[in-house]
Amino acid sequence: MSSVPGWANVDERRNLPPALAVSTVILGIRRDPEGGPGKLCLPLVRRIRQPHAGLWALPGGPVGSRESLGQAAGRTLAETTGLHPKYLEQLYTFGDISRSPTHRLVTIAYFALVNIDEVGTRVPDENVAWFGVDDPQIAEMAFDHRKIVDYALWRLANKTEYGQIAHRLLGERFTLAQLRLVYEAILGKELDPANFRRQLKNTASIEATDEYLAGGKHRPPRLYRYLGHGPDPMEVDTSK
Amino acid sequence: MSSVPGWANVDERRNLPPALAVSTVILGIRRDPEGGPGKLCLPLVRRIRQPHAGLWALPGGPVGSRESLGQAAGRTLAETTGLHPKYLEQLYTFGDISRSPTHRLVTIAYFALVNIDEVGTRVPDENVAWFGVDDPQIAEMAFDHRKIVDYALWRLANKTEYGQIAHRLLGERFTLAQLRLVYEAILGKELDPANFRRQLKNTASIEATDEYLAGGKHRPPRLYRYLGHGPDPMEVDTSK
DNA sequence: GTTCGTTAGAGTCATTCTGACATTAACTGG
DNA sequence: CCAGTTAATGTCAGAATGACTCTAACGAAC
Repeated sequence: MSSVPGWANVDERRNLPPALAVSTVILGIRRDPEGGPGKLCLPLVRRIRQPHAGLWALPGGPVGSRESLGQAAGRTLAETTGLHPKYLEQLYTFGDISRSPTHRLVTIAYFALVNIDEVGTRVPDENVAWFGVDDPQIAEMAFDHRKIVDYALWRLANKTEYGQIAHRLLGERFTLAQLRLVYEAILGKELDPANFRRQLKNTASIEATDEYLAGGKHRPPRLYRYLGHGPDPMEVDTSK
Repeated sequence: MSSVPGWANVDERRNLPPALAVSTVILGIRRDPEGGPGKLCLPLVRRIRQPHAGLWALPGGPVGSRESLGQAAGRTLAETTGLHPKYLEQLYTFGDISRSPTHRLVTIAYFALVNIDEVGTRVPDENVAWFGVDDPQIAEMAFDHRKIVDYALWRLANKTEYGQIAHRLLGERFTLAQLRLVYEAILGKELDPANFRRQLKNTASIEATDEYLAGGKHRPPRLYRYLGHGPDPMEVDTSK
C-alpha cells in the first residue's frame, strides 16, 4: 500500500493526523431571461490529478498553518475561481475514513453566496465552469462532493432568516421584486407579490430608500436596503 | 521536499499538519424540585495537563485514524464521562491559529443531548462534574471552550424543530407537561399549557398512547411518544 | 397629447393562527 | 363526601395569512 509523501509514513496504525482541507459550495442565482423563477447554480473545478481525475469538484485546497479555516476557504476560493463572495459560512466537516481512496482526508466545507451579477461570469480557464444545481453533468462529483452540495442546498432551504442572506445574493440596493425572486429560487415556489411586501414591512429588517430603479420599460420600482442585525455568530467576516 | 499527491507543492514552511481533536457539549435539563422552569446543565472535565491545567474543559480527545469524526466524539465522551447520549450532532469546527497556546489545534465540536434521567448522575471521578450553563464557576473555561458552549446554546435556541430533539432529552414516552418543561428550558420562558397542547396536535409529530403516568398525587396524565420524521441529514447515528 | 399594456404598490376580506383566560374532568388525601 | 391539585378541553378577541382587487406610474403605440 502506498503511503502519502509529506506525511511521514502514514501507517494507519500510527495516530498521525489526517490531511486537512477546505472546500466551498458557492451558490448564486442565474436570472431567467423570461422572468421565471431563476436557478441556483455554482462554480466547479475539474480535477486534474488522481484520485477522481476528470470529475468536477468543489473549489478548495489544504489549510495553511498560519491561516484560520475561514481564511483558507476564502483564499482557495479566490485562487481557483477568482471569486470573492460577500458571505461565507462554515457548513460541515466531513471526515469519514473512506471518503478519499488514497489517504485519510478531513474536509471542512464552507458555504458561500455570490452576488447575482457575478454568476456565470468569465472563468479563469476551461477547468472552471458554472453548473445549475440539478444539471445532470454533476449528478456525480469527485469524492463525496455531491453529498456536500446536497447538504448545502438543504441548509439553505431550512434557513429561518432568509433576510440575513438574501441581500448577499443581491447588491447593496435592490427592489422588492428582485428580493422576491431570491426567495422564490430558494423556496422553489412562487410567492404573492403583495403579501410578500406586507410581510417585509412588518419585520422591519428592510428600509426604503428615496431612489428608484431607472431604465425599465414600466413604472420604476423603489430601491430598498437591508438593516443589518446579528445573525449566526459564527459567520465568517469577509470584510477584512 | 515531498508533497501530497494532488496537492501541488504544499510547503507550509515544514509545519506539521494541525492536531485534530473532537470536543462535545452535552446538554441535559436538571429538573427543578419546585416544578420551576428547569435548568440546562452539562458535564465538564478538569484539565490535568498544561495548557490550562486546572480549568474545566469539554470532554473530548484526539481523532483516531480508523474512526469517523462522530465515532471519535462518542468514544471520547464515553471514556471520560461514561455517558452514551442518544443524540449527537456536529456543531462547528474551530481552527483559529491562536486557540491553543502551544500548538495548532483544530477541534470539531459536537453537540449532544442526554436523557433527563442521566443528568447529574454519579461521575467516574472528581475530575468530572455537572454545571449549570450559567454557573459562575465556568464563566471561564480552558481554550475557547466557553465560546463553544455559548455557540451550542445559541444553536439550540435557534433550532426550528425542537420536536426533533426534545424527545432525546426525555425518555421514550413522556407527558405533555414534561415536554413543555423541555421547551421552556430551551426557550427560557414559560408557555401556556393549553396553547402548547393545541399546537402539538396540529403538527401531528406526536402520538397519544393508551397509557397514563401512574403514581402521582393527582389526575394521571396521558403518555405520548414521537413519530420520527427526517431531521437534519447530517445527524450522527448513535444507534449502532 | 391620448390610450393601452405592463409593472409597482396599496387595500379588502375571509380564513387561520395565536395568546389569554375560563371551564370541565380525574385523581388523592382528609 | 369534599377540598385541593393537576389534566384536558373550550371560548374569544386580536394578529397573521392567503387570495384577490384596485389604483398609480411609467413607456410605447397611435
